[in-house]
Amino acid sequence: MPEKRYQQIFTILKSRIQQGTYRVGSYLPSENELCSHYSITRTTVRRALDELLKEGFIEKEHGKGSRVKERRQSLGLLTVKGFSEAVTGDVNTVFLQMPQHTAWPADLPIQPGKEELATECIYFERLRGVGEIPVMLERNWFSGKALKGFLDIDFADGSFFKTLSSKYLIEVIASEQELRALYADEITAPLLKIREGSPILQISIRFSTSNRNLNIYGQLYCNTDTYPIGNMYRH
Amino acid sequence: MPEKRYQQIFTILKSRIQQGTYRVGSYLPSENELCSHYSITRTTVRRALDELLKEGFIEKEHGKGSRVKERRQSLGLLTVKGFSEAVTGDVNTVFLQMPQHTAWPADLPIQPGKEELATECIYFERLRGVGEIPVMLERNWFSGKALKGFLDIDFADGSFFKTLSSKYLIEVIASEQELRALYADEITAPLLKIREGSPILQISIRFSTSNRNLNIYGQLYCNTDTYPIGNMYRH
DNA sequence: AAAATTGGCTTGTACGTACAAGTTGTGTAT
DNA sequence: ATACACAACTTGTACGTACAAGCCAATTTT
Repeated sequence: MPEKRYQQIFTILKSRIQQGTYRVGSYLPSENELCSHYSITRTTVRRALDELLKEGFIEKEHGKGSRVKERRQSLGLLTVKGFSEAVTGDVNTVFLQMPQHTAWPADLPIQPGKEELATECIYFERLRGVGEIPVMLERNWFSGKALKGFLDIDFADGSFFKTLSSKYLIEVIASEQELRALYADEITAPLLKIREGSPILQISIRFSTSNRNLNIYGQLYCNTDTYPIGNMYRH
Repeated sequence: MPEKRYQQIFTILKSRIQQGTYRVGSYLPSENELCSHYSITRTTVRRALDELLKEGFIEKEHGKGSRVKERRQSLGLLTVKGFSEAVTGDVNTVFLQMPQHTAWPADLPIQPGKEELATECIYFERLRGVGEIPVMLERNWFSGKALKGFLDIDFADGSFFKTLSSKYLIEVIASEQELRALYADEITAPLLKIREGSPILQISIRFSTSNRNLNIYGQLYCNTDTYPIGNMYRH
């Protein structure tokens, strides 16, 4: 079964956006131009653009055109009021451990599948803060199988997900979280500069991606005293 | 400016679903039947069905038809692994305070607008549990303006949101949350049957609805020891 | 009796056309 | 110089047609 025409067009346009051929903020060729360029009807072009719209790659402006959007940082819980967007002032990120091989942890609330556990695990750890206040300790695990050469490359814009998109053409398509309120333990408390025993918010996440072999597992420990975790959801 | 044709059809079908004329699990009339019934083309019918699909009222089955879906309980954070779905076993809900008039609280993290504060406030409070374990204390505030006669009616299926939909044709269209980890205080601790000073998860929510005059403000206090709060997000 | 075919339904994709509606720059009239 | 009208673009809506693809039950063939 051959791929559908609108799917093909969607894929072509999507990868051009991901690779930066169509830059963020610029307009795509008009629907009629796309029609003649790919020898298809406007119905089909619009179907493809609809998909791009749904996935958040473009926004349409009546009478003007389709503009390439800054893709939402796909952080699930933190989608809209994300870490950096929610906070005014100087946001900073420190690597406590650079990406490196490790063993899969046994105590993740959302457990990886058997296929994943059979592959090599890559881990990194960051501390994110606002000014002098550390607000979030972040631990990440994922299978190195889908990301050849990951240890040797730099993070695009310092962002893990932007790197996935621009270097590997992989997008996050879903996420799943579990939230718990805990006492800060003797390891996390000093890192977050709070007293041991303070209440902290633990977020366990699994991100599913467009690559079937790649899920990202995260554990976040948040000090919500000054900066609560914000979230928004549009139905 | 007259309403668009596909919007009209969408609204008609939607209200028939909400009012139960088309029952959950049954199939809508076929696209061709809708065409001739409303004297429109299939393009327009499909556009209307697309909207219903997007809003989660139906699911389409290739070769069979469009089936009316059990509408997702629009609880934002709790969308998929919602309170009742996430938990097997006997879920129970106890009203600590039935809906009644009250003054707007001053300390909500997400503040109501001035127009709302000028109207009468309705409040109710519930404790939700699994078996013997209380897991969530829930407080809700909203303006009585949009919901005439609310104090006199029963909750459909015991659900606040189902009541909104079936009795007032109002749907939740967006939600916004703030999450904090706190110590349980002397009021919430005994209700949740935990020690004062235990870490609990506080969720402050605002639900926006299809009625511009109605937002629902909630404060949830969750004991996450046994049952963490689950959430899922599809991009 | 079981298996395969057929026909009639459904939704999915794609073609083509026409005009409405929004945006913007250009040129004309004031 | 300013205001207005218009033309030329854009996307949005709606028409109509054709066939592909999936589902299902009745019929035919094996």
